[in-house]
Amino acid sequence: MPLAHDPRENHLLAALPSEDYERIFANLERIPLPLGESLYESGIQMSYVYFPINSIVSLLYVMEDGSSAEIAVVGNEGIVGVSLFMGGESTPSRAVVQSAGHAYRLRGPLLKHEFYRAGPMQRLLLRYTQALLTQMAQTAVCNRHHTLDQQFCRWLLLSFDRLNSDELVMTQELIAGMLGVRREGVTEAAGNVQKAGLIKYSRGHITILDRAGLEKRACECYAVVKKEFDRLLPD
Amino acid sequence: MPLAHDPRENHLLAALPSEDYERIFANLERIPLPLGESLYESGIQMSYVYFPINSIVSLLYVMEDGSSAEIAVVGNEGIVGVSLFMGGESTPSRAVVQSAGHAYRLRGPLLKHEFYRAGPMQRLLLRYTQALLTQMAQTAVCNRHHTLDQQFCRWLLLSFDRLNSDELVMTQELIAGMLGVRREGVTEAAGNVQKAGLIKYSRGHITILDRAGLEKRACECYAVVKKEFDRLLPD
DNA sequence: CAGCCTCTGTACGATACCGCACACAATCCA
DNA sequence: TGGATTGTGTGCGGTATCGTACAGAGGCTG
Repeated sequence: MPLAHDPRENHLLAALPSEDYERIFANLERIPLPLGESLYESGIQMSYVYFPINSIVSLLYVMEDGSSAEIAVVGNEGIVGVSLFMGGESTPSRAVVQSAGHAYRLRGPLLKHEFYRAGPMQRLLLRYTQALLTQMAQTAVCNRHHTLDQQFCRWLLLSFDRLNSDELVMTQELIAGMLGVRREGVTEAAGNVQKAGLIKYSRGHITILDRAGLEKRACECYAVVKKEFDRLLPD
Repeated sequence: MPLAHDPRENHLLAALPSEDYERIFANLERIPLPLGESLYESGIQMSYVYFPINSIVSLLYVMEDGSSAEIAVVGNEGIVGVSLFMGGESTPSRAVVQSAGHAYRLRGPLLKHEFYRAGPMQRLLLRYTQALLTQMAQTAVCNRHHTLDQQFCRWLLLSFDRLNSDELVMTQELIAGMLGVRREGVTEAAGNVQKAGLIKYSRGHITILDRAGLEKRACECYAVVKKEFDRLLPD
């Protein structure tokens, strides 16, 4: 019975030299990530890191009053749980599955051991963390200066980049939680973008119709982040 | 002629075991950081990292249309130029001196060499980078959800924490650039906070009068960041 | 097929911030 | 001392988003 997925569908794992990959291979555990599942909670020590394959995970901060905002998004280009190897073991944010799928997970101590070999894995993880820094920084700037329409397009593009599909399953309510705005605001933005013929939206199913058009409608933030990921990460 | 400052006024350098500190001591170069000086530019390879002593450096992103926003702020608790050891060698942001003073700088290759010893320096720098991640994440959230009044208080507190003084030299124009808002908006926020008796503002000189009051008026973001810095970093 | 629940669309006043214009006040300097 | 420069305060219409309320539409289930 062949696996439906291979760990090397995650770009970080794929970039490891086979010697390093084989050392951890046996400890990679394939698990499903159902929509809405939380991979870690604010301030709680993490036990695993996750390498998404065909799923998307949102890092988001939930405020005292319940409102929330996405800080960054992780797909098969990255890893969830950087604070394990960065040394803090926890962060003040949550990691929530935004698009269901699968991931490979690895026990924290094993990853740290691998990290402290100071080999290719360490270099990869650090470069990825820098890309994550850029994404967070750009999120901050975008939240400050750009319209909801632009941010919606940026968000769509970031999500579709991390999926191998042209359809995304996601209600406007959930998107609103990610963007930190009202659900009605998303209705309006989505309506605008749909009228422009760039996407098709239907009860939680978003299909991308015109990628170039979306990129044009999004703010510069998307391009900046994408360029930086391409520069810093293999492939 | 004694030095006016000691490198160990920077908390990261102070936290190094003397064996490690002495290895780099001779290569630390004390330099003045005049107001407005840029320590690195977007996309340009960095040659140095900087350990501020009594100065404050803002990491900020400048957009295509010229508007800007602060991403994070670095004082004597940290280091400017994390992308040097993270592997990217550059970032899409700028580092600008927000409050004049001094710093010690170290050539990039020397820092990287030290980093790859995988000793205390590496651990410190990684933990600091995680703290920086938290600050950026919180900036993003804050930009999304909080009022200018709250953000202004948060910003003041972050700045005063990085100074050993109760007076900050900074025009409303400059603050507006950091917060990514209009100068008039800062006038109003500053006026409100001054009316409340928390600060005294006079032509570019801000004096803090009631720190507890400021903390109360600021959003939760300040406390979250401060707590995380205290948790992750020595002292 | 009827009924229910989820998801989406629309409307409307409130509000925070913007962009612009301009007056005034403090400081510097010829 | 008088004029220029820099920094601050204020007013006003415009706009994006909010909070709330509610109506319709698609899809599931009994």
